[in-house]
Amino acid sequence: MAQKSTQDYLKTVYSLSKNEELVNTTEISEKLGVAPASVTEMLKKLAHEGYIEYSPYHGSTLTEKGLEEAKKVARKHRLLETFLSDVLHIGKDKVHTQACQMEHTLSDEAEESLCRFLKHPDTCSDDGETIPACNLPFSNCEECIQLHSQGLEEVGKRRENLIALSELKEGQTGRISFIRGGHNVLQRLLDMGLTPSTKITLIKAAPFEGPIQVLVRGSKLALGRGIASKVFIDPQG
Amino acid sequence: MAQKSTQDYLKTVYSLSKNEELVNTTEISEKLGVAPASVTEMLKKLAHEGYIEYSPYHGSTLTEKGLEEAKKVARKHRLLETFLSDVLHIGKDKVHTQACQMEHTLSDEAEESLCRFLKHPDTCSDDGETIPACNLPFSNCEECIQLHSQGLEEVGKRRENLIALSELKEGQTGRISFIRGGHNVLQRLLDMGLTPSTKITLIKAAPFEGPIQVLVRGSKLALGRGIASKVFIDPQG
DNA sequence: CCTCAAATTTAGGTATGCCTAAAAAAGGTG
DNA sequence: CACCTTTTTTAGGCATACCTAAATTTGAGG
Repeated sequence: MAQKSTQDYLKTVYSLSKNEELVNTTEISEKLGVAPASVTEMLKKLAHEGYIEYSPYHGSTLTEKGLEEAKKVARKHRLLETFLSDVLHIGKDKVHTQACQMEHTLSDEAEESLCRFLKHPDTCSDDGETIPACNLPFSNCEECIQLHSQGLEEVGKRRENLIALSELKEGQTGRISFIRGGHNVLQRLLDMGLTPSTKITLIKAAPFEGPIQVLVRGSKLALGRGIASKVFIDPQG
Repeated sequence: MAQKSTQDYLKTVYSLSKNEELVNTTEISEKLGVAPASVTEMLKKLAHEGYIEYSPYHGSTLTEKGLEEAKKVARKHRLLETFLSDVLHIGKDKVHTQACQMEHTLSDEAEESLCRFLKHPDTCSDDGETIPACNLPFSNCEECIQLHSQGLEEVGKRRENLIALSELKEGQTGRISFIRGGHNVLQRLLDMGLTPSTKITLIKAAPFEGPIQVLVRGSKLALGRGIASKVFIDPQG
């Protein structure tokens, strides 16, 4: 697992690269409250370690490895925020800061236990952001609950950068590999033929949180954003 | 709030000084897995900052300030262990390590919320150790529950090193200032005249977890260890 | 009370991650 | 296309917390 400062930089680049392509040094410097010169130094180090692609004077992007780490941290952060907010009822102004402190020390095992304890939430209850999917090899949350109630010992992990269907780019293709939610969600998707390992292509996403159009087994299908954010795609697939 | 490494050293000195008087450098070095030379360096720094009393070549003890910080960390550690063990059901071998990581990032506010969520436990469910009392100005846990259910905003803090009655030294005197537990415990103690602000002196503590004898308002009284560990004394009082 | 081994401290060095000030590259404007 | 401002990088330092190797102190035994 990467170090605290590495995680902070990756998280920052991740959040800043949501829209544009390259993230510039000053933005990172401001968001982290650190001098630009210090950011340059860290960027070189992170590039050397394979977390980012760094083009001097032009900006940086996350590599696959960096993206994976960033999503991991974001997941821990949002699970913690949900816990601190819904369970401990911490002052709203303190939730984010507290989660930022603890996200670096929450182990993967504790992360998954927390996820089960919170009943597999899909959005952070503090800021409403989507919680990235876990990297356990389950194709839905029911499997996770069942296996754990039977007292499972050790589960392997997938090294995949799953992307929510709602976050896919137009024209991008992948395979469904994880569905979040209980029976209802699974049933609705099954009715449309959307089951794990199905190949799917995003045709068009309507703006302003509108529905999205996908191509599945040769036929077009329209899906609401709500349900699309519960379907996770492996773009490599 | 002190830094992570400072807290680690204080916690170590605290746990090693339970029996003897002075803690020597090598013991600390072994417990922390750090070279003796590094320990010496830190001890000098901690002494300079007023956390410990450091006598070169002879050993160290905690000052009042150091003891307070150490108890604070121990409290957070044990509350976290209780949470990780009872609520998240983390692997038993990972509970301690995980708590060691998180104890430094748990804010005081989150600590208190966690204590209420766990229903004011008095011992750590991982190793059975006593959880130090909080430093909120309540004389018992009922007050804490009531005030919080009314949505209190900000409570002051006491800067006291409360000591469990069961940990008092023979002959030591102090004033009762906090009682842990619900109605039952409070009632039993009230029947014996043990209420907050009562002056109390420890006469003798029987070995092997036996009962302890105390002096209250001129008369002798015998108390079991169980209940004695729920009565917290302010030795300054 | 002298010697010697163990414990401890001093000295000198390393890696991180931050800083300021100065140099260099980018990029818009006349 | 030269200039000037903004952005970014380089250079030189600082604090923390660690290390190894070489003194130094302590304290027990002869």
